[in-house]
Amino acid sequence: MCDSFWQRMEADQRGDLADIVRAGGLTTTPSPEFLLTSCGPMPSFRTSSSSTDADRPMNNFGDPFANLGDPLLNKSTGTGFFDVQGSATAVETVGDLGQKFDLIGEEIDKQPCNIFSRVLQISPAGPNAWGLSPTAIKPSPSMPMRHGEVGGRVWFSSGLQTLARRSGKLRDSNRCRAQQKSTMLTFYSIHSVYLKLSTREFELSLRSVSIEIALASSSLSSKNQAKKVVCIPAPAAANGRPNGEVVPSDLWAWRKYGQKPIKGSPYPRGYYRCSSSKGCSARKQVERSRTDPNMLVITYTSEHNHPWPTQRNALAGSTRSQTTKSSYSGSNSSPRSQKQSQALKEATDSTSSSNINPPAKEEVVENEKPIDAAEYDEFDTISHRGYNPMISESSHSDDFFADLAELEPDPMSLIFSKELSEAKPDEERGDNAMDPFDMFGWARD
DNA sequence: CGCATTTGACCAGCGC
DNA sequence: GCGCTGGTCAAATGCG
Ligand SMILES: [Zn+2]
Repeated sequence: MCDSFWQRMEADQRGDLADIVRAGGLTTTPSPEFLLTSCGPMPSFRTSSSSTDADRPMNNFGDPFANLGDPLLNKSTGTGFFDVQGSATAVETVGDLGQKFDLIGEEIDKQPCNIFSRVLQISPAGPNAWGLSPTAIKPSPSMPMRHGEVGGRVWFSSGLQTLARRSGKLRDSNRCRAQQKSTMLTFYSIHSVYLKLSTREFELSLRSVSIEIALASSSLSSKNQAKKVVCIPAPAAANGRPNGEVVPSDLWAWRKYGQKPIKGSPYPRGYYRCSSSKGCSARKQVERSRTDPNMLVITYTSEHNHPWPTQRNALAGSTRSQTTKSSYSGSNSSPRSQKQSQALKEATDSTSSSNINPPAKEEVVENEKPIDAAEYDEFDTISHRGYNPMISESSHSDDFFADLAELEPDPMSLIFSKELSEAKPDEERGDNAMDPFDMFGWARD
């Protein structure tokens, strides 16, 4: 049952880490490994890919998970299939630092479409234009996690994964006070790589592929608790579908008990607890991906101590669309401006905005350079183009779930998948959308 | 009227 | 010890 799919976080000295499961997302995505090396404070940058041939079909190189092995075992092999046809056109530093940030990608299988190859192909508009020079991104034959490096192994298309290795601190520790315990989280989202280190974060978005990696400070999750992070496309988010549903249902009944703005993110985080059973300590946190507002990052904590509710009251956290009230409870922290509040609000409440684009205008991100609107627009455009709900990954889903099963059965994933299909009934949905329930011969209700 | 959401207040852990 | 931040509480509010 429930406890079966909880990943135990081990609180090693590195910190705690939740494993990640990508529940939504990519179609056939590549799964190269790459290493992120930080040479300084966390910059925020992203690579955008031009999407000229954007909507091109994914390659059907094989199953992305096929050779992945168990990510939890730090297996170093993985297939790296990138269907990315569009070439990256920009790598920008949106962070507040001009520090160098090396991204070393490794193309395991030497696939022609390796994302990094592509990145390398692109010619920068100018070193200045990009905080990251093309050379900063280079393929790496091996994937050494050297001292001072921050990063880990990532399987782009893997359904779930944890980071292989982590170093204890950043290379440039003097400037980078973020020598957190290297807690690292990785998420899979559609179009971005999102790195969060301590209080700083940076992101890298790739067309058609996205990952979120979060390096969290040890304080981020200091409990030796079971946690599971799921990244799913936010229903209706950028779709312009005002269905008011932001948090997809997952069969469990949740009751929202709090919401807080998250430092470093323009989007607030909603806190939910299981409402179907009094003694149940299951909880979940829902927040929008900063890089891709279309993605929701859901973190589950604790397990249910009861069977699934016969009828789901689902729609937790989304049944109601608020009218404007404003003013976030920033706790002791500085109160937010009305504007920000609104922005934040919209972040989670897709109801209030069909287009969440220029989100929050980053005023929220202290210490970080705001991302200009244009950038965001571009990003969004790209995102949408490359958007491909994982649901369409039917041919791979088997493996995907198989992988999940390897770790532990994870009904949640299925659920999300299902939601996905429900959430995007039309256009976005892949032709071969799969129904996890049917797939497993489960009854839908 | 019951229940879910909202939201400011609280609280705890951590870094400085 | 203070301030920041994440997480939770609970009174108020609103919806069905
Ligand atoms: Zn429960």
